[in-house]
Amino acid sequence: MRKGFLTLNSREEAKLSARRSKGHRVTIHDLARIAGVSVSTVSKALNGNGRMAADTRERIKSLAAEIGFRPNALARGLLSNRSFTVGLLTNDTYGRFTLPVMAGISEALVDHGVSVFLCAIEDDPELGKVHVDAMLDKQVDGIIATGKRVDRSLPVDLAGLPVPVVYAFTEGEAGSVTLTADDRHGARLATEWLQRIGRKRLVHITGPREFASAVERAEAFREVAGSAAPVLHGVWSEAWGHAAVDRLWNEGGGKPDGIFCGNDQIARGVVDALRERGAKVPEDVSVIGFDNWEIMAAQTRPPLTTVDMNLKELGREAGLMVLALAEGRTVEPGLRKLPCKLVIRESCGGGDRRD
Amino acid sequence: MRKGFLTLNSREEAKLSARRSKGHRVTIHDLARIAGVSVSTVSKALNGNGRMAADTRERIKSLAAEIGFRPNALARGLLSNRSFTVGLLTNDTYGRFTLPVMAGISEALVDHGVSVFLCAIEDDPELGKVHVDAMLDKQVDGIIATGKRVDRSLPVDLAGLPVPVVYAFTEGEAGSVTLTADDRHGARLATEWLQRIGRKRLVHITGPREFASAVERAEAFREVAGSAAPVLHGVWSEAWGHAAVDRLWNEGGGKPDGIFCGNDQIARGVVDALRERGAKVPEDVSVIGFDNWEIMAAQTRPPLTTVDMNLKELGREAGLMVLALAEGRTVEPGLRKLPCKLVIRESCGGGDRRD
DNA sequence: TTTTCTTGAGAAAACCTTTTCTCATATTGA
DNA sequence: TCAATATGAGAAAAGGTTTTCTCAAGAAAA
Repeated sequence: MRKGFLTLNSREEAKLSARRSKGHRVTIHDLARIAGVSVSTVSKALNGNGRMAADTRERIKSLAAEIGFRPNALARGLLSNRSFTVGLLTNDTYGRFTLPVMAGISEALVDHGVSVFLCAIEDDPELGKVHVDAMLDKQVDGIIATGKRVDRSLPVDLAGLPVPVVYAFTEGEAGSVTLTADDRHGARLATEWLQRIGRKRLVHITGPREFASAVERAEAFREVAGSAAPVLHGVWSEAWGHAAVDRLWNEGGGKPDGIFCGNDQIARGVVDALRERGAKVPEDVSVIGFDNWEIMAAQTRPPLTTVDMNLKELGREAGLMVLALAEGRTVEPGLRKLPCKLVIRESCGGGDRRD
Repeated sequence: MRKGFLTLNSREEAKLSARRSKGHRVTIHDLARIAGVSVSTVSKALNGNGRMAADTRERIKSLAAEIGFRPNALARGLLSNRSFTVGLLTNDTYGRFTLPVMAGISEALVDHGVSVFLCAIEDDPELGKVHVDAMLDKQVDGIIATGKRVDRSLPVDLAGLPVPVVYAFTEGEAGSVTLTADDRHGARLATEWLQRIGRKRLVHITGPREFASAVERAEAFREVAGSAAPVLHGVWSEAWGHAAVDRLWNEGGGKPDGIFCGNDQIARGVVDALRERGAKVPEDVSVIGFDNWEIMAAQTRPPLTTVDMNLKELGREAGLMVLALAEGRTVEPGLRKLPCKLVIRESCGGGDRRD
């Protein structure tokens, strides 16, 4: 007689809405009562465990859907030792680097039912500790550390934590799992492209020598362009790009016909300076940027051809890695460098040569 | 005999590290065993509840600190119906607007032991629902919705959720708690400043009419500058700023001596165009931007005087508001507009007139 | 008809913490 | 010395879910 009915009778409905309006969520007990079975049966029905009559299972499932039952993750986590949350620690709140990384992480993990705690710690070790403790209290399954510089670590010690840690775009301790963009690869891509479209006299204008990224890109540039190719170190700004062009054009000697810049801001300064001097981009000089910072690269006249570090992909990978570690799967430790890609716009010409 | 000892004996230490190495965290039961009291006593000691001998309390407290006991937030939340988490929903993953908002939220809430779930939903209603469900499963105490446009709502319905919702810098449903920057106030600040430093012929160059922000700022501009003052609507780009100046200078009539721009990118285009035409900034023309987007405003030559929307503060307020609602305190519903502030740099001159 | 096996479903424990209630002991007053 | 009170600490329940174990009933075999 009980079997087969699907809609709730009015008494049950009344009870349910009474509970709901008191701020209570629907629990597995409510569902069990309504279905006329025990909570264990409900649990097994919904999770596909245990032996049971197929129609019982189906009946419970559709009833659960009908009243919108969703298991309390806190209770579940308490039992399973898995909270289905991970923490994301960053000291780059305003930065354009970590944003795509974060987006990638969030995107990769939501498919696995994992939510991400965002912890903006600036450069404050105290704040870092507070956040880490708060996350550990909440039983995060793992932590991802990310920052604004590949060669600096966060102001907080994550070694020896009771949960796995993955470092993305920031320096991790020895033996840790770390992910960054392959700066050398990006620089090679850019330099080879300049050569491929016929540029001979290449120059690299980039940021300070103190940045590992700047150094690595410069080394890779010289490996491709030749060890005598000039590299100008400065700061990461538009103004420096401008000034560097002034310097190149004021000193004697042959002018470059291809300029690889350490970031899009420098490239923008370079393009502006070239225009002011009457050098046409890309007809006379090809310019390549780095970062593919849309709002900068796309608004420059002409729009910048630039190197994209695939940061979203990097985030996605990092997310999947903590997840793997959290589930007890092993992940090979060490530094993994993800390849970059070249985004062709108009500041180089040669777009038709792409293949 | 038991009383007064502080350091663990070796047997207890061994047991503890055995548990820890098996991936188990220290529980209140461990602590109780070590302290030689019951779990209830420990709980009461640490939470300052119940009656108990002062030295018992102290002994337990220092023991807890020594072994690093921290209560499991999942268990706590299960009991108290408070998870000390809130969800942050955003469709502006890359945007410069929501970043400071997020930072403000995180900063305000960490002090209250509350962690923030970051949910990047782009403009995907499906993804939005997945995230919201995941958060509700995790028993978030509240949700903050934020986006890239004040006059658009997120692609997900947050009405009727069993937790409080606060909207920050995005449109909420009727009767909701919503926080935005006061565009009119910002525009007034800028326009009045131009007048104050002696500019008479003011122009406003801004974004599309479809943006409520653009319209409100334009209205406020005209209230201050006079209803005949020209307003040029275009897009939010540097190129448009450039083009707008071309238009103004090519058509006959008096040239403006003060230009209020709808955002920093437009301002940058305006400044560049003026320089190209030989008009000096700020000597001949004063230019004001909007947004105080550091990387744009500070790198423009000369650095931009601009309106700051106090987005971090807005985030902080939003955070405190969900918290209040989560704790059952009432918050007056409706749209609250937070004041802006003027950031004086060099594109206006008159910096010394500040008071 | 009796025995064995299969199937379906429930009872109870476990996860960790907090809180209320209860109880034993020590202290005070008569 | 006895009763009444104050004090300190433990037992147990609760919160929501999952999992293991147990058990009853029906079906098949003898």
